[in-house]
Parts: sequence; structure tokens; C-alpha cells
Amino acid sequence: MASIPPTLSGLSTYLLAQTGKRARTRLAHRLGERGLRLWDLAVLATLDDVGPQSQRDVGARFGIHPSDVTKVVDELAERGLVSRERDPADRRRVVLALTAPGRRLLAGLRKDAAAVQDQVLAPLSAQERDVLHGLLLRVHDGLDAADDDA
Amino acid sequence: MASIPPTLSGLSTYLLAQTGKRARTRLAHRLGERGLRLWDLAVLATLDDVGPQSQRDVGARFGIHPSDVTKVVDELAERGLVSRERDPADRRRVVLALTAPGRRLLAGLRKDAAAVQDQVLAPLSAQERDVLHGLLLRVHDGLDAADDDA
DNA sequence: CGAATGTCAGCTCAACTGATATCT
DNA sequence: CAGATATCAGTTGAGCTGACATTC
Repeated sequence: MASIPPTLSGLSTYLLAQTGKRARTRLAHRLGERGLRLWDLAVLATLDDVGPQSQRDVGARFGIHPSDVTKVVDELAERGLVSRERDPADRRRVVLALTAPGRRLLAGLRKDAAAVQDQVLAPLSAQERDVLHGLLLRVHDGLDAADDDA
Repeated sequence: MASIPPTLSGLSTYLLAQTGKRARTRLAHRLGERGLRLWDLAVLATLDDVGPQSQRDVGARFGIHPSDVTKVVDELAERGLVSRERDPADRRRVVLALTAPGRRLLAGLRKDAAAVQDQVLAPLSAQERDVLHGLLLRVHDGLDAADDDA
């Protein structure tokens, strides 16, 4: 297969975008076998990690538009993976929480994600993976800070 | 801004996908100011780096579908940035080549890409950027090899 | 004939926009 | 009243599929 030209392979941001896109595609394909999408994993993981949250707060963590959160949660609720309840203290808010089946499913999804990651990072040693992770984390946080300015 | 939950921030592939996506968005926005898209840069850079190519070969380097290559090249040709000529040796092929205005524009696009990269990688030192680049390159090549199997 | 190249029309999906109802 | 939350309808664009004409 013809490889990419030097102008692009020399751009870290190109490699970042490309590998990220392919990693996403792989995970999406894996989740698709369960009838789920990427956001489903993100929402379920968030609820498990930080507890019940309003829809707005969940969406804000990933920059998903509120209207899209509604659609995602519609499906998750229909499958009984999350519960939807009005916040008595602020009746505008809909508080989401993981259900028992949701928590059970999430365990499997975490394994899927780990398996895909293992494939993607196959060329790297354990140490190198740690280094990569640390660098990516700093870049990610830097982008968050930059976007908060704007 | 509420930060991302540990399940996701602990996944290198999530960080990869997220930072890659945001880097792409930034560059796309920058190119948009010139009325161009990401693929335009990719095509122009390829022609400059490796010389005249058939549409199919250009598309194959990035995994763009032939039908989409047609659309991209339609625009580039209309602006006079690339030339389109039938290959006399194989009249099925359309050979693309950079024009002088195309080459001139590309110089500016390279600066745009470098500027965006500098923003995205702002948190990293020059040495760290090199390390990141090397790791990404290996991951990228690994994905190429894996996809060739399939 | 089968296979490769390029073109075209149309589909799907994620992401976004704008309007609206409800509640603080 | 202004502002926040959630919902809904509709738009856009990238990426894909399938059909087709042309050429090897």
C-alpha cells in the first residue's frame, strides 16, 4: 500500500487525527456488535464514575449538544440501562443514573475498549504506552484550557 | 468545566480520538477561511511530495473513496490548483499534477498546519514533541499493517 | 470476456441550528 | 422578566453504496 507523503507523516497533528479516527472506528465497530455507539459508552462510564448526573452535566463533559444527549439517553433508557428522574430540587433537570443491567453491561464494554486499545497500541511496549498516555493527557488538558478561553 | 471521568481519561485510545478530533476541527476551521477542506490539503501535499499521480493512487493513500476523490478534484481543478490529464499510456487513468498557483497556495497551507500544530502541542517541549511523534508514527504504521491483513 | 478507473446519484449517520415548553 | 434545562424538527456535510461508461 502506498504510504503517506512526508508533508503529512511529518505532521504530528495529522498522525494524531488519523490514528485517533481509526481507533474510534474500531471501537465503534466493536460496540456496534452490541447495538451501541461511542456516546453510549461515554455516558454509561460517566454515570458509573461520578454518580447520578443531570443530562446537561453529562453532555457538557464531552461537548455533546443537549439535543443529541436527549437522543442517546432515549435509547439507553428504553433498554433499561439508565434511569431518568426529575430532580425534585430543580424540576428542570432530568437526573440520570445507572441501573443494575447498565452496570453489568458496562463491565463488558470496558473489556471491549481495553481489547481495542491493545490492538491499536500493539507496536508499543508497556513503558512506551505509559509515556504516550502521559503526553496525550497533557495535550488533552491543554486543549480544554484553550477552549475555555474562547 | 467538568473534566472527563477516569474510565475515559485512563483510555489512551479515548485521548487519541479526542485530541485528534479537536486537532482536525481546528485545522479544518483554519482551512475553511480559505474555502478549503482537509482533503484539499492532503491532495495538494501528496502531489507536491511524490509528483503527478492518478486519482486512484491519490485516494488510496488516505482511504478516500474514489467517488469522493472526484468531488474534491472537481473543486481543485476548477480553481486551477491542479491539472487533470488523461494518461496516454492508460486512458482510464486521470493524472493529477500541481499547477503553479497550487504550489504557491500550498506553501501557505503548510504554514497554517504548522501553526495549528503549535497550538495543539503547546503543553509539550520540543523534545517531548519528538517523542510523541515517534510513538504516533509507529502506532500509525502498525494500524496500516493490520488493515492490510484484513 | 473480466477487471480497473473514473463519474454520478443517492443513502446514512453524526453534528449542528433553531424553535418551543417548562421551570427557577 | 431573564436564564437554564430538556425536547423536537430540520439542516448540513462526510463517508459510503450501487450503478454506469470507458478502457485495458
